[in-house]
Amino acid sequence: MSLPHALLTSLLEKSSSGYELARRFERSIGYFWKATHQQIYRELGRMEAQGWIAANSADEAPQSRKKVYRVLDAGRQALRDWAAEPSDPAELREDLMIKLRAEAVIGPLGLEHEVERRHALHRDRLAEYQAIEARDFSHRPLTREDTLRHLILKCGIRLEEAQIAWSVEALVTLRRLGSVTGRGAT
Amino acid sequence: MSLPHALLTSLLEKSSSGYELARRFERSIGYFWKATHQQIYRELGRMEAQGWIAANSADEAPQSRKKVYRVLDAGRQALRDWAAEPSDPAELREDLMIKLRAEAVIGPLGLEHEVERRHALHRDRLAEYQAIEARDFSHRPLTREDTLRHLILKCGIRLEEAQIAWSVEALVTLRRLGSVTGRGAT
DNA sequence: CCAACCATGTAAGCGGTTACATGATTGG
DNA sequence: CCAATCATGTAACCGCTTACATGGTTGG
Repeated sequence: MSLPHALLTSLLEKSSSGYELARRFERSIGYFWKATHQQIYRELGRMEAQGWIAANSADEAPQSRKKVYRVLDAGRQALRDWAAEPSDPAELREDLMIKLRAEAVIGPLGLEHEVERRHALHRDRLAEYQAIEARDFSHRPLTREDTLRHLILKCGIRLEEAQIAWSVEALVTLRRLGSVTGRGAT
Repeated sequence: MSLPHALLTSLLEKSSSGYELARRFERSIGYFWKATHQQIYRELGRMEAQGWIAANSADEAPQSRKKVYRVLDAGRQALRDWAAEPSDPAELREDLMIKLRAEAVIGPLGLEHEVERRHALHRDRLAEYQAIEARDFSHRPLTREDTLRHLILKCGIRLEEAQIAWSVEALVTLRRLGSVTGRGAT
């Protein structure tokens, strides 16, 4: 579980309210880590209780309920400690792989449409990533920070490319099998 | 949630006890869907209550507690229905991406070792997949079933290859940044 | 003034993880 | 006989998802 550390990182980039974090987790960070506002508020509460972050509610802007959190030294250190311990790669749980396996046992199930959908989806996502790349990382020289952020994006790009290539192959295979089953040795 | 459907598929391939399913989910199916024996037993209980599967405990082999489940027509149909509805690709939640982002903000964190670890891990996994490929899918012609199973494996292979290529790139980048930070303009 | 958005929260339920517990079977 | 493995379960906890609820702020 590393949502708190994702939040710490995001807060270090910019002190924010829970609401702002929630919106940011639908965009940039959300590309590789999703979180709803409920998760975020709860986690912010815990982190505040733990002394990792602090809010400036009545402090400097008492006119609204908005609570802007900032990272304390303890939070900074917690993030450092967490980064130092090894973590395993994310496990994939792909529904589609189960469906393909089911197709092998009780097919045909008409999975072509599903694979087409995913092909389009990954193609769109790749285009989105490439647009970000052109917009944010095409100038030289890149700062240290931008180089690292670019690295993250490139991981996403490589994975989308792999998914697209596989989708194409899967589609060809499914169509070949489908046409064989459809007519065949009657 | 598709654990029940993964179990249905596995049971269609071969009627089994919960224990046998648990072991299979550590191997072949486990490559893209993990499940512990507790999850499996609970889910089997629910599916039996729902009339998707049935056990032959006192039926033909009353000598042991072993319950071998088989899929009923209702279960077969439930699997078919589930396969027909669209499902989104798995969301990735990569700790390492957060760590890289943290590295950008409060680095250096010494992530080289972490990336090296993952490089080795993905390389090993790829080798494992390729061994399976050579053992099970190198003969021609492949049956319809084997063609589909091969397709699943090839998805895993492509993703591992992408991860390996990215790891190499990330390692080069991190070392370059590290050496610059280490000496630099002192 | 009203709609849209900002902003924060509670509550219920489910899936997944870990720990604990029990007993039967099998092979050395 | 004893250890390893087979085989099935209960219990507690935690994170995530969804639904519901509340009230402030801002702009047309």
